[in-house]
Amino acid sequence: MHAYDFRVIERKWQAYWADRQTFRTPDPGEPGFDAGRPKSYVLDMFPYPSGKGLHIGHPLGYIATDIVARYRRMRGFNVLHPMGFDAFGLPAEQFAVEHNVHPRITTERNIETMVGQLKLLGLSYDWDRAIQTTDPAYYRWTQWIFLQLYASWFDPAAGRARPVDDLTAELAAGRWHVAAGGALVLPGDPEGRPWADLDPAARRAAVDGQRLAYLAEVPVNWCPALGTVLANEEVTSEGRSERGNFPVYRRPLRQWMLRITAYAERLLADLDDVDWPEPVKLMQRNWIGRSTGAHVDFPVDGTDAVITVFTTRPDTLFGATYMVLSPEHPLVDRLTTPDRRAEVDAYRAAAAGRTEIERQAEAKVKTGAFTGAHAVNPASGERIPIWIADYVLMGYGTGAIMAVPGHDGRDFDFARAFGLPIVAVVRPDDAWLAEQAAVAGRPGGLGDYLAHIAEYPEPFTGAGVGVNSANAEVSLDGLATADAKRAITAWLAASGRGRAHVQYKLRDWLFSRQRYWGEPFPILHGPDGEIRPVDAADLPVTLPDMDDFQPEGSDDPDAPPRPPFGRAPEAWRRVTIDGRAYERELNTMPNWAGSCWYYLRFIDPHNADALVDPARERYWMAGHGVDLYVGGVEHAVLHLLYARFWHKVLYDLGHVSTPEPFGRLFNQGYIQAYAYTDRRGVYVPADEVEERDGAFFHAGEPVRREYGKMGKSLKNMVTPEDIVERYGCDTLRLYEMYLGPLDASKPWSTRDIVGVSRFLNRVWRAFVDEATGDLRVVDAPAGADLERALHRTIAKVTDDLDGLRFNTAIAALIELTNALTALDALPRPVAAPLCLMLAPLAPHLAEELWQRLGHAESIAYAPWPAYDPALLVEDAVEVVVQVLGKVRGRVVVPAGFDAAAVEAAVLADDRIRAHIAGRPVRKVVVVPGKLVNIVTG
RNA sequence: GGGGCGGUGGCGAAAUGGCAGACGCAGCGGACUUAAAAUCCGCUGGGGUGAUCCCCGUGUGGGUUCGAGUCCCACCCGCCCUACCA
Repeated sequence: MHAYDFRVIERKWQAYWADRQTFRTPDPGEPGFDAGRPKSYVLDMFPYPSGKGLHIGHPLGYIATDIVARYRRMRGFNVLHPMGFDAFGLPAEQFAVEHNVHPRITTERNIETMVGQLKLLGLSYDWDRAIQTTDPAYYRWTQWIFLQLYASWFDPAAGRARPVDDLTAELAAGRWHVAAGGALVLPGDPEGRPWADLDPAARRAAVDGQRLAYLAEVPVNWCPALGTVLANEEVTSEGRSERGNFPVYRRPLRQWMLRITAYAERLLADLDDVDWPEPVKLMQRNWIGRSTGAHVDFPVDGTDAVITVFTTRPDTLFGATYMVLSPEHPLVDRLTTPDRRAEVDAYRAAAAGRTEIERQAEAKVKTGAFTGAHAVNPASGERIPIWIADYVLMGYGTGAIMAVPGHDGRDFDFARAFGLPIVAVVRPDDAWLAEQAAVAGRPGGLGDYLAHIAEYPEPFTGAGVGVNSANAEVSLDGLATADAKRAITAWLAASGRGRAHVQYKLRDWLFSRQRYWGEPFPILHGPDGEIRPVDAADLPVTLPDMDDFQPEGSDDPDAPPRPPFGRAPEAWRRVTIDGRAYERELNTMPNWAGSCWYYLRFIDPHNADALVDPARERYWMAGHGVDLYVGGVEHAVLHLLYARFWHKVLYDLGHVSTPEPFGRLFNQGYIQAYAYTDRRGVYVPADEVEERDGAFFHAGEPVRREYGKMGKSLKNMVTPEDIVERYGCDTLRLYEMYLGPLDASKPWSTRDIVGVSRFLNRVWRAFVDEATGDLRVVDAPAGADLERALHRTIAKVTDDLDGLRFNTAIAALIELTNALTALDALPRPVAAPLCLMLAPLAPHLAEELWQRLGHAESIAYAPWPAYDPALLVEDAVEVVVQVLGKVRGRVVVPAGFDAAAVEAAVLADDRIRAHIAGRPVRKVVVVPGKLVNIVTG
């Protein structure tokens, strides 16, 4: 027998590639490097080495990038296609705690399993470049980048990061003054004080306050059950931890922060320069959340305190009838009058004790408390009450608002709940007025609206025309909202009562975690609060050896954080330098840190002197950085935003050559699967379920079908090993790609695999006589039709692979192969291109057939077949003929016929004439080579 | 509440505004076989019809166009993101 034996073939070629190092990629300057070729960096989002192993859905993107990498090698590119592991993180730590094994051991074991599974798929990674974020040789550079962040500040004038030493020099030279809050201001600013007037502590605070990595006492998401704080992005909208779904509480803690907000504008603007899916760009834009408006200062009546608010609607300032502070606002204590003290304190305590989920549930009902204090509306001069309410968040803007109940839904609800005055300062359009009046059962008209705004069901929040908005110096009456905004902002600025402001939703990145299994900070704490970065030469700061690395979880929301490093050996914790005793930073970095820059390390993974060699970085990142980055949408915001931020800092400091890391991003869809539950609601093994007449049965009992993720718990998991064993890896690769478009989610169906399996068998039989094992290939030209079909296929497959449309590329190859089955022998001019086109998709089979065609070298670097455009044009074309848009016949005309000739030929056709049925022909639309539409009267 | 993506045969899916359903699965019929598997050939959206041909058909209702699965408007359904962001 000489049938297609995928087991033998796949084992043979995987061994061949490994032995010959077929996919080892030489770098610039190395032997074998060809500078004459263009480069292509094809990257997967590297995985977390989970203990559960891969199921059939995980490698979807890896197969796709492998096809692209192989295709581009054949197109003459130098291709960088690496793989590694994002191995720090909570699951490994939790598993380690449960099973009392060191996370390093479980991590190593998981990686080994995963590498084995990946190698089974015949992926053409350069495995010499494999990296693990947990390797001290790797996280040494993660720590090094942190030191760069610590030693840098964001120069607002230059719009980029610069070394902190430059800042000190500029302060000393008087270029900047320092305002009360530590902000840098220009020398003319009345708030600023010159460097010379500052004492050493103030100077240090001023500089530390500008660093891109800084310590701050901030309200954080404290998760007692996990024993750690979490980033906003790790907390669900229900106010629970994304991992484990435990309650999360807000409380102030001193933590490391990264100043990503300094880059908000550039992170937003540079999205225009990358080729990414529009939804991902949109998610990032929303996350950054830029809004323009103004800061407005409200003096507090009877004190010298000023409450500054941010508003996007300064044009409604005359309608601000009260103010609201967040319950956590620092001025609340000072403002509250003695008679309101008890109520305010009770409200604040209740707000602090509520979890996010509870606040969420009560969001529809407005609650609050009056402080007893009043502010003065700077435009109207009115005395307005100051309230606190938890609908105002401390984390956004200034933590205080001016409430304009006439033109804001939340303020409107609040004002109605507490009987606060509502006035109209924007005139709505007539349609809105009429509609709302009808709903309210009011007579309608502008006069009624202005007099009885509180009786209307909802406030007008759109753009209109100003009314009731004038004082002695400025009038917004009659101005359209956009003009009114400009006018009032100009007046605020001129009179010193406010200024234009751009506000971002993006917050600084909370960078501390109370965990063991993460990168230690390269930071030492001195006895007097001194912060001393570890000398770069002393990196890495390795993880301490510990037997008990368990985070201390608690049910008590008030329990203090106890990082595991607090129990590390003295010898690790205490460091003496020049006679001064330091204690190491006890927190670790979040597990996003390692994935922020791994794509750079792949370029130069073994470099002991730099995170990446500049010449290699310039070569592989040339153009727009990574040329194709494939991964799931779940990383749309966090990973991709953090990595862009780090990259921009490294760019500003001259360590990388491009402003953006990932020039092109593609999100692969998910492979989902059916799962089945029996009468008790228990999952039954999906592969034992039978379908009969549209219903589903397990062991004779009816079961209910669900659709969702693949996994052990749903008993619907299919592993790559299962499929490779039964059908071979080439079939698996082909099937995953044939399932549908790469970016779509689609259901797995093991039953359908036979289709592509049959296809590969047909390819085999086209090349090899199964009875004799002889090659069926002959050195004879292909017939004209077959030649034409071949060239059409090459054109189609080339175009489809360029566009990542693997499903239709495979369909085209199936069609071509189906045309070969009737042939007695396979002409070599068809056999070779078919083999080449198959090589990226089903590389093992292609290698085997290529070798049998007589080639001594691997097909991996053989040139991609070209097509002859002349052969894509038919001699004669069949033109569809429509009468009044309905297909009524077909006419074959020579390809060269012009519109008039086609029209004449069509109108001469008897059957078409019959359909025209003597009616006058009003118009004839001719689409050359395609279609004719006859419009009759 | 706001935003995004999608809805095409029994199933997965194709289709630069130009023959809807390529290709595959499943199904039906046939060839080969003692038989089965494998393989090969044919049919396969629905309805009517002797052939032939006709009518209907891309979630629903409108619109633009000689012509709409594709573009526009409104609505229904599903999935995803986001959510008191001032």
